[in-house]
Amino acid sequence: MTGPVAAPRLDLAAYLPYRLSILSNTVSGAIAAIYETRYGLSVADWRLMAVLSMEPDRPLTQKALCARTRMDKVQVSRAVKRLLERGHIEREVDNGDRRSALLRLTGQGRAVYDDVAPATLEWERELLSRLTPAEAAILDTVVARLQQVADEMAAGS
Amino acid sequence: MTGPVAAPRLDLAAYLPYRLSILSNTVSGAIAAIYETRYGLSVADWRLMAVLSMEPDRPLTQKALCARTRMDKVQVSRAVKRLLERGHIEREVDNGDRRSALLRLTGQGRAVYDDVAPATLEWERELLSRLTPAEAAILDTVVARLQQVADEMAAGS
DNA sequence: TCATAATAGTTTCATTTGAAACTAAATCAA
DNA sequence: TTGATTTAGTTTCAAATGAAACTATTATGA
Repeated sequence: MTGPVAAPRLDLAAYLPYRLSILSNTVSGAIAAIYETRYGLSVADWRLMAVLSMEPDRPLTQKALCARTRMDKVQVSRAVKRLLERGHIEREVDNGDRRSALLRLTGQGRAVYDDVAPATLEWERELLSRLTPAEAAILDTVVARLQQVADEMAAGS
Repeated sequence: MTGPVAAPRLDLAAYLPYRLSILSNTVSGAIAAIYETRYGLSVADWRLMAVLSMEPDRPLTQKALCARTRMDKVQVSRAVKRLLERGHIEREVDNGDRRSALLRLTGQGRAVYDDVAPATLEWERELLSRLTPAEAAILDTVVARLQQVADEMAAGS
């Protein structure tokens, strides 16, 4: 006779989803501290600025920012509002589609970005430099593969 | 003459902290969907239950739960309250230190855990099964090393 | 021993967040 | 056309969160 079966032990410290969450929070937190303390920017704010910095000559709509950052439109709307208030970005109605506006960094926003970005990139560089080159290379591959697989599984395949 | 220097480009899609964040959210979200839809449990709730399930004979204080889950005491206090209300855990004052109480899963909580845990573990197993064994092994090592390094750097070394 | 400090956990209050409803402009279909 | 639908972005409102203040108990030290 077989009764209900106890679930196998879930050892949180060995459980990948949990480990990824802790790791991501540790890393993001350390980096966020840089731009939060210097300029009072949130993670959302910073991500928009980073994306807008990439191609200064191609201003983006909020929709494009959603796609590039994987943030939802409410988060983006709020971050845009904050960045406009602080003069870090500027907006110009898109005459092709008057529901949208094209957003770009202002000179001031660019200056803030140029002040903060090196420290954040340096943090990443330092982190990776403490892995062996082989480890770093595989990390890159595996994170990409995991993301792909997780996306597939989340979509249900 | 040298003016201010533009920061190097930060390509968000290639930036490790950002990639880890997206990956962690994708994975956690997919798994959280399992216990959220079945039992209305939050991530915090689930983590406490998972830890309490590990050593059923050794009930834990909230402080111990904080340490094991890396959650802060307010999060833990609130999750404990919800789990008590729903009858998933029970509490008994610790006579060694009457500020604390010892917490354990109830039979009902154990049943919920046993119902949900296999699906979450299966999700992880399936995810890892889509990596090569070599990739999976290195992932394990590298996540551990990155966490260690990130902790060191966050502490400032 | 008695006052002070430290610890476990809770509550309060202001802020943040998310979902859903909403506005305005663009697209589609008859 | 013009009425219905979709899309871009905003606002609202309730729930979640975090920091700081608070309660109760234990530990410390003069």
